[in-house]
Amino acid sequence: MSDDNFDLAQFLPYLLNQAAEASSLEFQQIYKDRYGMLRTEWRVLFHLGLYGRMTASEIGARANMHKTKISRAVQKLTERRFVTRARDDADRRVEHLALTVQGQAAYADLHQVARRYDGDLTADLSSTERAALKKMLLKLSVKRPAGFT
Amino acid sequence: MSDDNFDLAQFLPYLLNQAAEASSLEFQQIYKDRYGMLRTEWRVLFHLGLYGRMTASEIGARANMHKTKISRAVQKLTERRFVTRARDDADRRVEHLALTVQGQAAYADLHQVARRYDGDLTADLSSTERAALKKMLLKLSVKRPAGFT
DNA sequence: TTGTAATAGTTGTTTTTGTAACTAACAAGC
DNA sequence: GCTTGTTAGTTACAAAAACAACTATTACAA
Repeated sequence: MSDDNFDLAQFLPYLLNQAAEASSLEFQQIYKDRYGMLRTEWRVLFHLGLYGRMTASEIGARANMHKTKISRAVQKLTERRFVTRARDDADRRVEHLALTVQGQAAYADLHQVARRYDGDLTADLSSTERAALKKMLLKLSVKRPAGFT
Repeated sequence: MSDDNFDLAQFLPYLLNQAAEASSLEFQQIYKDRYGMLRTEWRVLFHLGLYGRMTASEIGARANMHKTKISRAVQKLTERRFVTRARDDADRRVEHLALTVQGQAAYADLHQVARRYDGDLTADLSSTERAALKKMLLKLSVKRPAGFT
């Protein structure tokens, strides 16, 4: 039935999904086991850990996450005392989010895990390959193939 | 708050997820618009289109999809007359799945789209880069970083 | 001002997924 | 034959995601 050289394992979106899923699996297990976190929650935690105080919208813009996802993630994180919310005085619609001490500890822990994990994943790549891979992925994260119909 | 060279945009699982999501978006829109398909359904369709008659388990093994996902996808696809099921005579637990004429038409259509789409996505890569990228992704799709705790 | 639109974030409802329990068929040992 | 275990696939229920509608606040223009 296969008539030409096309293969699912050559189709970039499929490949990317497979690789993303496989490579996230164990790390996901870790933050779930240790802190009962969901993917969205882990992401918010890391954004705050890496970039400091941010608003929900800013996180959403950076992470390409819908605001409802973030809203619920923040809710969980505040319940668990990982994150604090503070209303902006000038514009009372916006909330500034920041990690608590507990949140920072969790972040520091997972941060370390992530570093090691990433190292493991790319262990058999040369540093040139590694850089090239990440550069290409970064490009693909932004790019939308123009005017496709 | 960021203390070293680690960045989310350098963390492979995150990067892969972002790239996978971004690169799937438009294609997803197409199979959804044209055939009302979900990701799982599209995958099953492609497996049958590419590799011919298969059982649900075989698809699951190849695509790394849980059997319930496949079961539901197959149900939808048979309702829409894209797929037929045939019990195996020797082992009546097993069902052989195959595309109907309609299913083949849909597959042929989406197959073409996928080819063009993939080409567009990788348009600004040299063929060497493209091959390297896909090779690395394929590796990552299989690999589980050994014994991580 | 005041009316309209825009923005930040939340809540409610529907889809989709994940997980576990289930049925049916086969296999292998006794 | 019967038990016990395994495999193929389905179904039921719980968790998570997607989507739309909502509140509250600000912006801005007539």
